[in-house]
Amino acid sequence: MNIKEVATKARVSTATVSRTMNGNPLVSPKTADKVWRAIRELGYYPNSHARTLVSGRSRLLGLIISDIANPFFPELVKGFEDTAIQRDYNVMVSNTGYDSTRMAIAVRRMIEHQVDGVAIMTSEIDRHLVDELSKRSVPMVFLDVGMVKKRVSNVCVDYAAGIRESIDHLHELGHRRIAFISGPMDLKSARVRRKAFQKFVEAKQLQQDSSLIVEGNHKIDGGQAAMNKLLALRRPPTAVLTSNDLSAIGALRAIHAAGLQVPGDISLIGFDDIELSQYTDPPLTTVRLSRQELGRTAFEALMNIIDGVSDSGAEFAVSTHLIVRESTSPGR
Amino acid sequence: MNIKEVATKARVSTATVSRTMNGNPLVSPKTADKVWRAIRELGYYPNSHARTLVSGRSRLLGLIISDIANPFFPELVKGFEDTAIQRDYNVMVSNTGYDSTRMAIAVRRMIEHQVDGVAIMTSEIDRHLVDELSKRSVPMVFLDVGMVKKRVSNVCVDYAAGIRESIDHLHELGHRRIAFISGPMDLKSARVRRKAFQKFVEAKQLQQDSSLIVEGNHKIDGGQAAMNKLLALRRPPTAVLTSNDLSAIGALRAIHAAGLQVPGDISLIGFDDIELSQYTDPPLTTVRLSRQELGRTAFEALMNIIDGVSDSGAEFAVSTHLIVRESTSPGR
DNA sequence: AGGTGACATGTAATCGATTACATTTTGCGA
DNA sequence: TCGCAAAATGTAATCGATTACATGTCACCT
Repeated sequence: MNIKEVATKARVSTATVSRTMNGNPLVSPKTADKVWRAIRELGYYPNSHARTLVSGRSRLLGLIISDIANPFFPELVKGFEDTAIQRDYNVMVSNTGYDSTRMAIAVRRMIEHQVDGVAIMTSEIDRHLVDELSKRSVPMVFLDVGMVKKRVSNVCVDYAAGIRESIDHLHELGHRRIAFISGPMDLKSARVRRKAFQKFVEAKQLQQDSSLIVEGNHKIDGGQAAMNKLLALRRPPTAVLTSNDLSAIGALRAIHAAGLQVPGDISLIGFDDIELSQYTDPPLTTVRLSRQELGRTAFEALMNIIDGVSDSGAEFAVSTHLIVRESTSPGR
Repeated sequence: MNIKEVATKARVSTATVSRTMNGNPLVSPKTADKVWRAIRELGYYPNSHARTLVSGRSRLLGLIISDIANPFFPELVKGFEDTAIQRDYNVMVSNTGYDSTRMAIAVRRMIEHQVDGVAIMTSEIDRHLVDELSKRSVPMVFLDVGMVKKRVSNVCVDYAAGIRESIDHLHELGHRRIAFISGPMDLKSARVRRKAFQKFVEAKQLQQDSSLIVEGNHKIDGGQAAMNKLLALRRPPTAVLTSNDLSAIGALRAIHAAGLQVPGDISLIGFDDIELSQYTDPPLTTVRLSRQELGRTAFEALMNIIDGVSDSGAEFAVSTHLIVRESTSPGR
């Protein structure tokens, strides 16, 4: 079943069939009708590989993420994919599993499939692999790596906005001794969040104390360990901000394990607003980062390069804001 | 950058390059060496579309799911994809968003991309679309739809195993009046679960009462509404089984809202073991259904057809078992 | 030395679309 | 009615690999 059969059945040439399918206005309505009828009657679907081969455009985008089972990503994928489908693009998703070998495989596959662009939404990025894509001038978009150049854009999350809101919120509630459980320091976005925390704590003239900033790992166990350190302090904080929700959930466990209450004894604010955070006990006050919007924005960023709107690459921002639930209350 | 350039650089023909890349043993080691060197030096990656076009095999599998943001799916996708990558296959994931138009689009894209097989893991399936795939003899695998025929396999979850365990568990704890919050009755898997519940309740000679079976919708609100109905009964149950975890979480809310305790007043068992269920308050006793295994099995099922191991299609089972956490305890 | 078979390599057709260019048809004005 | 531009359609080259078939090379045996 190929274009030739359709052409034969419609009594036209393959060129006309192709033109009809692609909405070329040169085809007369009468002919177009014949062609569509033939297509329908034969149940013909064009072969995308043949199409790509000759046209050089695959209408396929790569989306590289760390781990689809990490609750951060599914929504991002959804935002990206939904938008892509609407614009008649396909998406090839690849998990790296935080493993650079898999990352290399993913990039190789993207190139082999002639993707029209790649969104690399992992935190770790491999300079070498990026070069491989650059060499072929594949449009790219990154998440939070401040590298904008020819055909490379960047979506960056305005972490600071949400963190400022959080601190304002806690400040209003009367908290003055606020701790921060950070993410792993080799992660740029984690560094940005910590820096924002420091900046606003300073701005509000709250108590600054280096022991109030503890490093976690953006996972539950790390949050738990970090919180235990904070609880062991001579003067523990009355409120804790965390670098992501998973850390906050770990902290929550540590607090409960210590026989204390949230928010009664300690107020707690997460970051990301993963689905889970509305079901914790108590429901977590957290900073929402719309992953769907992130996905959508990444897609648009790619499209801007692909459609030649801006060949130079640009910076896109996605904002964050505080969602107040029940893990915060006035301090004692 | 194509095979011809490599051939020129290595001073061999394109056929030899192709043979080398595909590990054809006819190529002498010396020549192979030259070719690999040229490939490396040029940074050559083969064009998968050209490859697919001539060979007819795309090494691409379709995976159609309802909604990647539904916590049931990410792990399934992961299991499927990880296995696929290992076997050098690519995966094209499509969300239908429970919408038949999107489902049609997904199928169309799969066909246009000449996928070597499709795993359709949605609950709703469209007879017509399946025919479209059948017509092209694309291998398929479904989830829980008992349809096995030529080139169509089926992965089915042994829901009954976990439900039997649940009822045994509750029975041992002394519960005799056990309710069931079902899923929507137009969903086959939901019907299967309910039927299993009825069967084992009967087997254990527990109290049977049609008002103890309430229909939910596999979402939180439905579970909540259903639980409220149960609480309004003259004699409410002492334990409740639910058709999925989301329903259980809804039920949990309803119980708390009524000022009752879990498991003190009512024991509760979920189904699926989504990540969330270990973080509820109390952590949910639930039936684990390994989504990763489901994904892996779906992949293997497809491979069996593709590799011609069994052209006729087969039935694959994935089992379930009870995970006891803290939402169950002896009845009063 | 010549013949034979095994091994190695090359030539060119092929997959199914798109599209530049060529050709035919149509409509309209003179 | 004829001429000519515009519109419609057709012909064939092309994309980049695979692979059937053709050809070439070499070692070894008689």
